[in-house]
Amino acid sequence: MSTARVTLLDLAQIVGASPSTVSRALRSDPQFSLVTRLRVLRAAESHGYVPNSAARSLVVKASRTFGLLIPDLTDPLHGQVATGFEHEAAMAGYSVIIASILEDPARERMALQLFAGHRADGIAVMGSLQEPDEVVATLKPSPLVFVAAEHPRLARRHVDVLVGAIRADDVRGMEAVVDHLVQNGYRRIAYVGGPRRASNLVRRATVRRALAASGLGDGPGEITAGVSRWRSASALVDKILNKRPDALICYDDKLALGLLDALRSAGVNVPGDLAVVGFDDIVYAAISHPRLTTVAQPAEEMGRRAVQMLLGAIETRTMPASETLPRLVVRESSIRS
Amino acid sequence: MSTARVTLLDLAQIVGASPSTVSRALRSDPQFSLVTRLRVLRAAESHGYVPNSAARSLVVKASRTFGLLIPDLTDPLHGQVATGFEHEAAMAGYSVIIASILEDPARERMALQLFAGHRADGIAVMGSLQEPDEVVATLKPSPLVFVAAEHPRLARRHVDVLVGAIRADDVRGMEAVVDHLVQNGYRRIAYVGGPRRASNLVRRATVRRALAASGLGDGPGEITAGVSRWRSASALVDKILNKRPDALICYDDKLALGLLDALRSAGVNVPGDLAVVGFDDIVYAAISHPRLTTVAQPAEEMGRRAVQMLLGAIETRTMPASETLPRLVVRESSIRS
DNA sequence: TTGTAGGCGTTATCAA
DNA sequence: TTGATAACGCCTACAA
Repeated sequence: MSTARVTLLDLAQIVGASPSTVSRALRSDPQFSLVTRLRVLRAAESHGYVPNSAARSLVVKASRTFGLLIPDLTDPLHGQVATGFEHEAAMAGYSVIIASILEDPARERMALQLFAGHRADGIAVMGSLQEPDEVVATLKPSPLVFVAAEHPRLARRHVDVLVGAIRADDVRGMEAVVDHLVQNGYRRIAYVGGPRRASNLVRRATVRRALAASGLGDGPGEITAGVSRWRSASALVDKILNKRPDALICYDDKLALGLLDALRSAGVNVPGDLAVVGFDDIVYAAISHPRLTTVAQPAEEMGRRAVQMLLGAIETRTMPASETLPRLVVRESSIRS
Repeated sequence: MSTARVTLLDLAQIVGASPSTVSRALRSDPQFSLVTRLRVLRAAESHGYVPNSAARSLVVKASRTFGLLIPDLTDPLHGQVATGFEHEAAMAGYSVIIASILEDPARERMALQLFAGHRADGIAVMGSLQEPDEVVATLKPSPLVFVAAEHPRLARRHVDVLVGAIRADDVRGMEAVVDHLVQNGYRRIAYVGGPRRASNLVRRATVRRALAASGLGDGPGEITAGVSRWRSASALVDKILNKRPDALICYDDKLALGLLDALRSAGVNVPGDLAVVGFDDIVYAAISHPRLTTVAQPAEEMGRRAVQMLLGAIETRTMPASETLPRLVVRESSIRS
């Protein structure tokens, strides 16, 4: 900016060689002139030469960049996915452009547009607010993987050879939760719902179905929190207590932890008066008071897998399949003492 | 990739115009031919044309990209900074390349190298493991801001007109904590330290000084956790109890929350037997049991400020100054009932 | 109002 | 082992 960076041409003039020589020497092509190579490397070093990746990507037709679309970096689960993704990408020499979109479809569209503009070599999408087909359409020729994607559309078919999905299998996770609660004698089980994401729909439907299968379909039913943030939890407590449930299955841990706090304020004893179960197993679930029963998602692992799948797709022009398994973690919040 | 994307030239041939016409029409230059503009826009739309930002940045000498270096995306504080940063950047039409480095200096160096390669128009660095001068050197001509930077080097002088810092003023934060505890009758106050970052050194030194100033210098002294993660908290409890403190000032909230859990396991009552104070005011501090007294850092605000400072520096070629103020938040964990 | 031409920094092809 | 030269996709004078 202030002082423009040194270019390949500058460097060539400095060492008195042609640009192509310098370019090759820098990437230690085949066994090159061992003597000029050292001269070049030393000059590059001392002048702080760093190749312009825009120029490079223009000619090699690859940006060595991945895009990561994620709902909310403030959320520890998403942070873990991002961490896994970023680390695995860095190891392979890729940069990652990140975009967090919260609940805003306009921001999502903008972000995908930016990814396309940067010609990202691969893109991972988590918690999209659009239909998968739309996402695929705007990112067309790039490998794409949906992370923690419960969208029914994706479950059914592979849209394209270069479109993959890491599914969390929320269905089995939620079935395990209901099973656990029923086994432990809970009968009036309510689902406290989250945002308008596909995952919320799947989890809610699964709870409903599992409850019905256990002959508990006439319970307190569902309560809608709308969001999963702890902020609004206290407003929910009255609504919840009115229904007189003996167990709460929450959309996710953030919601559950917020409720734990709000219930304590309201003088409700967990798990004595009411069991509470979350979903995701974020780090705070293990150290809350009471510690939270939940379904673990291997979040960092999912981030890493996403990168591996993208790399695989770039390499082989075919997207590998993937499936991760949820795991029930039973802690204090759902065990009657 | 598979099918190469439509280029400006393609589009020009499609609509039967020259590339420059299309280019200008797309950016709705001045009042252009209203008729061809529409034709162009429609064609771009239907063919999914997205300008190649590598090519663009090559000619305009600006990447419309920021780099964000952050220690750990899993950490809610860092996640908040990243969120603020990313949102503000997106609003200004900038992409952000993110890198999380954990405790690995090699990763940090690589990340900075990548930023330089992408010719990021600005870079924000949080929790660097290197000396500020090194960082400045490798990022030379780009505006740079250190976030939550307590490094003494930075406090003293402005390294460069394009290098800025958002300081957290940990000193005043910690002084407020000590003051609060002393006012509330605590006498045996210990500091539980975190990782080898500058911020830990500053916080520890401040506590020590403030304690001495209150005539409490002969207290239980310091305990080193080494890291701030809750994982290792239980191993600390014995070490802590041996010193018989009546209050614990922790390096940060993660450490404090981990200790809360570990102390509960050990049968220690907080705040009855022992007060615990954190630092940062991450979201879980407000809903823990007991709720945690801590020092609030305006994390998202800091992320946003970083972007604003970078934009300012790009605009005016001078880095604006910034300072944010910590704020003590008193909750249950430090109030004897 | 529109078109032509040159160049941004790099890599790759083809000669020397 | 090295050096010209031609792209890559876009923007921007300058010309028409």
